[in-house]
Amino acid sequence: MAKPRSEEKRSAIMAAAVRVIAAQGLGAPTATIAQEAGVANGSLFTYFETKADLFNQLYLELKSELASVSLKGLPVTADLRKQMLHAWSRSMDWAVSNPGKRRALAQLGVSDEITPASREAGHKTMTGIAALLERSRAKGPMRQVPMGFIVAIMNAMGDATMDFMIHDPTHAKKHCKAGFDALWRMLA
Amino acid sequence: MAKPRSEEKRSAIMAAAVRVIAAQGLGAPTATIAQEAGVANGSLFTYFETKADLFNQLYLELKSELASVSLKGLPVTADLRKQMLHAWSRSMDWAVSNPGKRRALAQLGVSDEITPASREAGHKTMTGIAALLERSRAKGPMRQVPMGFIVAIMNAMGDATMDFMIHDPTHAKKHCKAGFDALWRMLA
DNA sequence: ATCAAGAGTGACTAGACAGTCAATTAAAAT
DNA sequence: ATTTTAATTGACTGTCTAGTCACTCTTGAT
Repeated sequence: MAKPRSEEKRSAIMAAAVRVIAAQGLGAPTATIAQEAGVANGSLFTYFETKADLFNQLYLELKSELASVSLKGLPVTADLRKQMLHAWSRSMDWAVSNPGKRRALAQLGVSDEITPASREAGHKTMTGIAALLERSRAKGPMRQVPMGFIVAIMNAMGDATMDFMIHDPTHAKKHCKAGFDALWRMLA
Repeated sequence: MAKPRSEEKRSAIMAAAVRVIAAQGLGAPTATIAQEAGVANGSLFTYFETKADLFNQLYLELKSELASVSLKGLPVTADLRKQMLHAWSRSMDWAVSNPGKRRALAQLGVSDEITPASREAGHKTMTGIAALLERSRAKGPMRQVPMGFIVAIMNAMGDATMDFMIHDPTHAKKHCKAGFDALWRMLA
């Protein structure tokens, strides 16, 4: 009964936000994001109530994209280590081929604009990987350590590995494997 | 030949900045920091040229405090693992007993206000620990991996461990040890 | 065709905030 | 004691930006 919102515009704003945040950080003006998306600055606020709202939605979208990409094509019949390696490599590939998204996600992850609810929701998108991780450590030396701690360490190692792969792309493959081997040595 | 600057005031501003940044993030107004330090807001700018200058100096001060604390009382005659464990534990203790400084340092570390020069200088304060790390990995499975990557991973694991210790202080000791054991398994 | 509802626009507003400056005060030098 | 130099102060300014609003334009329904 009225003009519907355009999914295209919404995602144009999201994509623009990724580019602008990657380049200028979270302090970037909403007007810049709107311009980059090719919409009037007022329009941004029909799709997102506030700047923080945009940030929270973007955080969730990137997080779940990363999570789903990691599990795509998982070799479910292979042994555990192969499955973990698959998920790990997929994450790293995503980071390397989407450096802007990776940068934006890293910034959003440490921002205090992101609500606890969003973090919680972001966590939920990772349950598939968490399950894999849980099985991996079940019989290893970290079997007594709280799962949250292990997730945090894996994320931290993933972050460090991504940074290094992006910073030194020539040996990206090597770094990816080195990061995974280190992780596996730690928990299995 | 004139009224000299007061070291007291300088450090009052630094300490105030730590508290305010921990509570409000890097977006906190300079006026709030000045007020918290008990000086006029104009005075902040006789001690620090710009807000970014304050941030950079604070980053360096915290980083070097952490580095020096880590090596204090290092048992230089003991075996390598004991030395690393000592440095690791010292870092973690510092983080737990100075949660504000830890929070502020974490925020500053990811800020784009921090110049490459400051990061470089911050790195230099860590050379003692880096040397320890270098010796630790020399004969282990990571002997081929670039040192920068190992430093990054250690920092990341340290960050994750600190977060977890602060978040769950009851079992802080246990988490500290679990973090170190994981690190050691990874590189030695 | 006409209408209702709401998307789209961009100039505008209200508030915030880093950094300045004229006046004042305090220390050091002679 | 006097002078000189710079610290100290807080009101002030210039700028920036999130969010609003009056108006126009589209769309779908009747």
